[in-house]
Amino acid sequence: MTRAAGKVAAAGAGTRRAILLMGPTGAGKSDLALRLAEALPLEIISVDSALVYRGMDIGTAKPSAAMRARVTHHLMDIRDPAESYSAGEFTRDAALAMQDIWQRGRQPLLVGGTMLYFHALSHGIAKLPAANAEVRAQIERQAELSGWAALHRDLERVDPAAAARIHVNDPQRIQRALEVYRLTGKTITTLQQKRMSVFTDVDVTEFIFSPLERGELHTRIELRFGAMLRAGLVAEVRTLYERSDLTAEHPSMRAVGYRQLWRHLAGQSSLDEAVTQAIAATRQLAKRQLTWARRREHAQWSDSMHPEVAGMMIGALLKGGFSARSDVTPQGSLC
RNA sequence: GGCUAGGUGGCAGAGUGGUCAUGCAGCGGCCUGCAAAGCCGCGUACAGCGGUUCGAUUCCGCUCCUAGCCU
Repeated sequence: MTRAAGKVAAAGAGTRRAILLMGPTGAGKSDLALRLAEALPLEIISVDSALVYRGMDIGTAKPSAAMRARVTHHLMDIRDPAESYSAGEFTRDAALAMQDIWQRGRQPLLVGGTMLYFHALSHGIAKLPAANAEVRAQIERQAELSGWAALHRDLERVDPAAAARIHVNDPQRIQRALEVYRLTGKTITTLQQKRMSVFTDVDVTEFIFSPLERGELHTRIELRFGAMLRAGLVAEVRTLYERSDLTAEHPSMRAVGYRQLWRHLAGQSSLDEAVTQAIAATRQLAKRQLTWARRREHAQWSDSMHPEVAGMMIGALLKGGFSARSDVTPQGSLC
């Protein structure tokens, strides 16, 4: 359980605080984060499953080197695209980064659009075995032979609760539940009972940053993808495509934009089709992110189309107990 | 002007005298180690007007529109 923002009255020097800045892709979270971090003693922790990958810069709208030189960013470029990353690893890495930031007398600003990661941070995540390639391959082989419905029935036998909650057509989750059971001998339902939020005893302030009108978000998404193409996105994907160790199945290559362009490079679609599909996939991603966002009870929504949001947020944070940076004059940051 | 073929939901595209096409897009939702992933749900649409019929998107007539051909 996390508590609402700004409830802790005085700003004790030892108070551990965290700011969460979430929102759909394309809202402009990174730029806003930079402004906040330049006004307050913050360091940015990226909460984004795609920004972890090195060499995926344009399509992920990764903050530029110049931006990263101005404010410390954590959890970006920590994986090769051939590797995978997970909510569990993220939760652990983010907890370590926050610890480190607090120890240095600063506060973390967690920014991103991977809502499951935010969810895992706030609600905790159970200690489960990591993904196991062998077991997954074994399960996949079985699925090819007898079908996922049969595996769902297997799951029903060992873990009826999980089978009831996982849809028969959801291979990803059937596989995970079975994998955990085969690896530990315990059901995923049992193992998921225990979880603890990393925000225990942390004063959390959450913002959701998004255009309040869907049409505006769609327009931004389309314009931004056009800009990515002009910035050389196709060449970026081609570099990855030409690596002999990457395939369309790698989690990194299933990211929006990369997946569609990969298909085009593989000769499966024209560039025009790929672009149309990538933009649609981005809109769909944004929609899912907003579905998560609506469930965040303690979040304050801010209209990303409003020119003064940054100033208003900084004002709210100062009132909520944050101190201004002592090494920087905040003029320009406040309105 | 004449002939022919057509006009189906935002788009593509089947089909039937009296349940449902489907795909894409869109919208809503689910979500605990692949999450920028995976999954679930949602659409009286049948150009218009008459007629036949117990009943018409489907049959008939007229009108309008589109495409091709002809004079």
